[in-house]
Amino acid sequence: MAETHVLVAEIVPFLLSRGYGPNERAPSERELAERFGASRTQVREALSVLEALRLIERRPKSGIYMTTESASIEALRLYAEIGVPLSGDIVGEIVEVRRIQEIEAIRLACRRHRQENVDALRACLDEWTYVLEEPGRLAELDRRFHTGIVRAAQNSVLLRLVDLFYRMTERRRLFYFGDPERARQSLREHEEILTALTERDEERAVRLLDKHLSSAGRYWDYLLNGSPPAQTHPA
Amino acid sequence: MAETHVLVAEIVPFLLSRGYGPNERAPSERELAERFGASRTQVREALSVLEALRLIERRPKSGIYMTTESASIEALRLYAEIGVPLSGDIVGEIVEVRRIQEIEAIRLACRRHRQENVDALRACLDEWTYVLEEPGRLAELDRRFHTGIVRAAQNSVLLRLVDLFYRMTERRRLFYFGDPERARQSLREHEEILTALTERDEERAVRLLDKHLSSAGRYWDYLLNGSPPAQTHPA
DNA sequence: CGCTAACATCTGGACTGACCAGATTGGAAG
DNA sequence: CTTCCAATCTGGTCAGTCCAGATGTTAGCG
Repeated sequence: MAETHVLVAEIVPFLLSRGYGPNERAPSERELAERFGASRTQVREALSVLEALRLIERRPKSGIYMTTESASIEALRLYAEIGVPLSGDIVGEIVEVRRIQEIEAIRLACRRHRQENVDALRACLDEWTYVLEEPGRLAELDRRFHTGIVRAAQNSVLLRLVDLFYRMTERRRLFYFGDPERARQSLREHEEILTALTERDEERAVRLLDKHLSSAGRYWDYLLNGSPPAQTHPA
Repeated sequence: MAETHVLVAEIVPFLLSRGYGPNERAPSERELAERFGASRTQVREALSVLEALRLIERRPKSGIYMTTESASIEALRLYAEIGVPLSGDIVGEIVEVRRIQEIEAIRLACRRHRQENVDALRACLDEWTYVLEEPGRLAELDRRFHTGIVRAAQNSVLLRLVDLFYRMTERRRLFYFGDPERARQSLREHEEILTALTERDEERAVRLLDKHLSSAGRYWDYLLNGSPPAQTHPA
């Protein structure tokens, strides 16, 4: 009945909502199993995932303890995926880090990009105009464009990081592209960025990308202030 | 007999060494269980961890498939933890990303740091001289110093990232601090960096940190070239 | 009353065997 | 050679059991 993935999505909010503080002992495996109507086997699989993400610590023969503040970045992706609301502070920090990563990535990309990278980015933008009414496709293309820049930076580790951040913010981008006008504006800015990148004009590319990211970032703030802040959890 | 953690450490190298390519089907749970002398329960727990790290994909009723290139950054930490050799390319990329993160972090730290942050860093360096002969303690203090800078940047997301990179390179730092002379040199550089940070002299702090990281980075290359390259896996 | 030692209970770790239903595959029928 | 169907394989899930160390409670002693 309860796929492991689903169980994780139920247990995490439960642990967060109960306000189990750092180093506090959570309910036992057996109790969690009963509470969520799953077998202990399933609970243990779910917990092993949470442990891998450093959200909990399992002490043999003792219990399950909430982790102080050593949770992995992947935990934030999990939160986003299962819909745990993030505090405005965290969202702001995510935007800031994302900006740092992408700015440095485009710097490297200007120096290292190859023809194939430019071609891939070009293909993204060519397809763009045909899917202006499809938020899902747009979010996908946007991800491909931005990660395409990072790919051009020829650093797979940086690519993984940026990719992770896009996974984190997938839902928000889906909202963002709900408005075709915003999609058109994004396309214009992407075109400018691609031109600068192709010409290896580092400073201009950085300036354009920075502006592009700032506008998107502002929109996120708006989303957060516009909708009820909801119950947020410190991450 | 087979702790889950240990099982993971056995299964990962196995899957990598067998050269199971992307989208290729790995041995079944039952076969893995037999091969490693563990129960299917344990194998499933281990696999759920690998799935959370996007190293594999489990398709119900079908099989276990190797992931193309979407593995999480946490996977790299896992590799480092269980001793999977990383290619020189990957190590270089890690060093590059780490540099980007820490440089930007110290910029932010110069603008945002509070007295408590400086105090914490001061405490690190004060303790340093007393443990010059203890590589373990030095590696720990080094981590505390560098993450302390990021903490001063007041961005918990960036902190998690840098922390992750330090987890990745723990072994290397242990080697590095095997030589007390290198420890002393590190201390001198840390002192200079802390001074610049305290005076909020952003450009000087960046310059000093950059130099500091470069010297360490060079040493990593040396380590890699000095010791047999071993069998490396593309990550 | 306070402290300690012994005991009953709880907890995570691990294993076994079984059942389910969809995916896969190999062989029989056309 | 193609089509189709049944045996087999695979991951998903569950119930029950055993183990040994951690925990907490209680009884006894000073």
